Amino acid sequence: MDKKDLFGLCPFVTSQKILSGKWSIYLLYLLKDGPVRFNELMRMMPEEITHTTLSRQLKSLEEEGLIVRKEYSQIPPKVEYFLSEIGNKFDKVLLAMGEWGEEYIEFLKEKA
Amino acid sequence: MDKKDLFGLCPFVTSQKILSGKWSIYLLYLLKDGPVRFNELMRMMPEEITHTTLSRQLKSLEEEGLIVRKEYSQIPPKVEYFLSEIGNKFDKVLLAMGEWGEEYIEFLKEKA
DNA sequence: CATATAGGTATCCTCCTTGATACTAGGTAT
DNA sequence: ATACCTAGTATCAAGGAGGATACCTATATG
Repeated sequence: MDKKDLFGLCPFVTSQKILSGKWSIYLLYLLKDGPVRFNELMRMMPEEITHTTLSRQLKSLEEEGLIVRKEYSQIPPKVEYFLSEIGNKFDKVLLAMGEWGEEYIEFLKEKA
Repeated sequence: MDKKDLFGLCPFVTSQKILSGKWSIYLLYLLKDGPVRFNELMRMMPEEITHTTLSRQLKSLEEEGLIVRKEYSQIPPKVEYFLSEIGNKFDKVLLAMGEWGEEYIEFLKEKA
């Protein structure tokens, strides 16, 4: 029996692929409290990131159905990003991940 | 004020980096029920993966402190991998991620 | 006229991860 | 004598993600 690509079949393989982008988790975290504009996201990013990269990351999260892009027809442009329904449900993972991350940071300090 | 690398400071940035390997999440999932040998892991992987790649993934998880490598001095060699204490605490994230992953798979089916 | 604004795309380059292959150890089975 | 077993490492090639830069829109402002 051949081994198959389990994307869309195994929840862990599927999650792994969704989260593979360098900023996916942090973007979901930034969007969890409501709509944010493109340049606001830029300023909220923890490290330097080009708008090219941010644009690509947002586009792929949108294509995967986790976030929604809403464009206002005005000059200068205004675009808001916010979580979709399935994106919103990711909050439990974020919560657990935030708690684990803090414990891991403690672990790193003790090790040092 | 310059933006900095928040690894070791922000729980989400830190988690993202830990989980960046292509198989990290699935490996933590496979190891959650106890020690597993190298070749057993090979056979449990959902897709084809070379032993070179598996070896590297395990090594980096070990260096990050999430798993422990135990080598038995015997011929042929026997090596077991299992979760460290901080690796074990990741189970809550896995649980939430598993549930979300299943909902996301449902979402994909409805969309199709 | 030049410039700033917000939110992008197009293109190229580079680096990192992964994959493929060959090689290793020492003992046991055929 | 040869092959097989486990659990790797060393080396090289390929692919993809990310970064840098230039360019685009249409309007308002100096």
